[in-house]
Amino acid sequence: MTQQATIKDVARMSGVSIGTVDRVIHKRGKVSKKNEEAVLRAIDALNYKPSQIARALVKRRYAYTIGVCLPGTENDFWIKSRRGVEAAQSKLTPFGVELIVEYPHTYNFQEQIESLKRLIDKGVNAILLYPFQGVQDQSLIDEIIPKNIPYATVFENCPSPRKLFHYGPDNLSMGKLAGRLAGLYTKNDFNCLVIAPNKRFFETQQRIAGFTALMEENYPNAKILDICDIPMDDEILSYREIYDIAMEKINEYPELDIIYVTNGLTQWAAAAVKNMKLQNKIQVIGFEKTPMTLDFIHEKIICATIDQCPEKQWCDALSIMFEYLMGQKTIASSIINSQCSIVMEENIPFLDTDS
Amino acid sequence: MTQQATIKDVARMSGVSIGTVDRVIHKRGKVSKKNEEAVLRAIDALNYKPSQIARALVKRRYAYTIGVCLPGTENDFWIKSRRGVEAAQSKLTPFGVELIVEYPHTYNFQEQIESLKRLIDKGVNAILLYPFQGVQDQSLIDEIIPKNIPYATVFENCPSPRKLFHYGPDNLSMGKLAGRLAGLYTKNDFNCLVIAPNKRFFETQQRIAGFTALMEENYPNAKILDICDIPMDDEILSYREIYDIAMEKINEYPELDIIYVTNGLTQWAAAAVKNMKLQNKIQVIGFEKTPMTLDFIHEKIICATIDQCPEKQWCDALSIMFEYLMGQKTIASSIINSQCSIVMEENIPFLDTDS
DNA sequence: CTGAAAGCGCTTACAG
DNA sequence: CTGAAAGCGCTTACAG
Repeated sequence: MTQQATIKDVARMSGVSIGTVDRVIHKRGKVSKKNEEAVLRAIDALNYKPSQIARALVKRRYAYTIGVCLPGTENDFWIKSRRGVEAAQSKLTPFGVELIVEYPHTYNFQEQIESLKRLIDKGVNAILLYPFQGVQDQSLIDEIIPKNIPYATVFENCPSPRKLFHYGPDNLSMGKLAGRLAGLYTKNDFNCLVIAPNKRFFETQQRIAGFTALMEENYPNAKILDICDIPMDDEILSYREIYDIAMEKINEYPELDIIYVTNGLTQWAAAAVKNMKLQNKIQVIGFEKTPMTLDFIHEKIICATIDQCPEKQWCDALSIMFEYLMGQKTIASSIINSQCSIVMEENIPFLDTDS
Repeated sequence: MTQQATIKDVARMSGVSIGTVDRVIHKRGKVSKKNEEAVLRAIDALNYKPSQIARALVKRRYAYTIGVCLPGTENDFWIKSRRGVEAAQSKLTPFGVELIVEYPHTYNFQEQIESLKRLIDKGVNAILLYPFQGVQDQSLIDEIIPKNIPYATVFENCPSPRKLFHYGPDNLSMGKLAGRLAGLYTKNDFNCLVIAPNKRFFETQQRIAGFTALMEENYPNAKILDICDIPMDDEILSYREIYDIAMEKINEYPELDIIYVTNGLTQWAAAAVKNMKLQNKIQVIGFEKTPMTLDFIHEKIICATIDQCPEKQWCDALSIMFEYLMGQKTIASSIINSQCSIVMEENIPFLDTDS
């Protein structure tokens, strides 16, 4: 456990200058076979690891710019996501990274394309985006982003072969987990209503598929009464629609035990249950950890949710991209699954404080 | 989002040298009122934040040594803990931190005192320890560690007013969470056996108290059939004893539904259930995420555990101590609660990969 | 193919 | 009370 060897030690041991050592480390060529071998031997013997600290300090002279494109929508999920971007900002600023952020209107693909163009015009070195769906020609993204700019998708994947990686949750597993929690909290084989905003999205479909798969295997007598799509063209309207459809279906199905909402608008279905004073009869299960959601959990209307930790998600994705740019990281897999946590009443004290 | 101001910018703006700026930042005095104010104004105007990177690089010349004292016991929990220390090692080495680790024999307080003395003799700048219990005179720790060496306890607290902070789980809440999980997985009001290794420890008592509190509030008809203490003087023997006592009590209480084990040896009670072929009748709930535990979860003998994430715990505690030494962190609270995660079958894909 | 120098932002003796 | 210099470990032009 003694002090770490430095590039100077390596240079001294192999009898060359530190410039030459650096050339070997970064495989920049122009080094004689003999010297290269000597350097490699010394690195091995001294167990030399370049200091990331020093490297980062130097890099300030040649700073990177990363472009980020995510919705400017005013709801909890996107507010948290933007906080995550800000967290990454302050984490990476000391490393000389600059972030340029674009906020196109949610789900408007054309606006997103314009945003991407602006980022590229500003000369970003890499791009992170939440790709808007609902339009066929997402290959446009591949066309628009120049080949020398690495980019990654966050939270929602899209079919674009050129992307460096996708960072997001494993929606199928999340659906299964939701199914298990539904089974645990409804002591009997349950009658379930699924509210699926943006049902046409692959992501949403996975969350339904996982849920039903678990249900069929473990609760063969449980039933899905209905699966309701909610178009998400307008954020505010969609809150209202979830609330309304929950009301309507509660009346339609008196045997209803539990409502599964496949996204962060879970709280609006809970609001319907509360206003109909059915909190002892109908439970709600879904996603995210918003202040309203936590209230409903304490009131035992929402039994549990799965938090996708949007802050951590964006912050981590940016860190991965940064490390890639720094040449510290090779992206092993093109899909990186983000972590999720279960939120239940007794679990709340253990959860991240979103700091 | 432009480049961060540097100490040079501050110096230029306030018309002094960077040496003077540094004196103001670190409140080292010897600065004229006039200059001090000018510097403070400039810092504010430029929103100057010292670069931790640069600071870290300099610090290598005046490296810190942190002493760590934790059991060398060969079980999953302590193996993971030591991995956490190693992780902190590689994380902090680039910052010039050296770790000196001592592994006294578990629960032998005298050995721990000797270990601490050795660390102090080696001139460590700070100490992290898992304090062994079972002896009255833990105030010895306060006596032995010189006043100028900050120290912190990890995982288990001890009554020593001088310590800088304690980092560990909230055992009462963990007990409650275990109680809730027990209720969820046993569809009826359950009959429970508690196996409490080291019952005399405050930590263990809290885990029992939380469990019973939740039970009484939510499952008034549930019953605790027995609470069995297991002395932990010898690790290997204690595995055996948990296994044996589980066997014995299973025979004694045919109405038994679920066994709650208050520590990471949960898997040994599960082994008893399995060998008695009662996996469809008796469930087990407890702590930690070991390979064996995961197997038992997949076999549905253990329904869920609460992972205390020992690796993260030690790594984080060391990071906090380091930041304190670096003068970057003021310790706000003397007790810092570590995070825990629920481990259930459907949740496993989302958990940290212990990397 | 190779080395010496400059500089990233900061802290610490040292000289005045 | 104040400033100039050295140096932490590394990378990048630049000169040979």
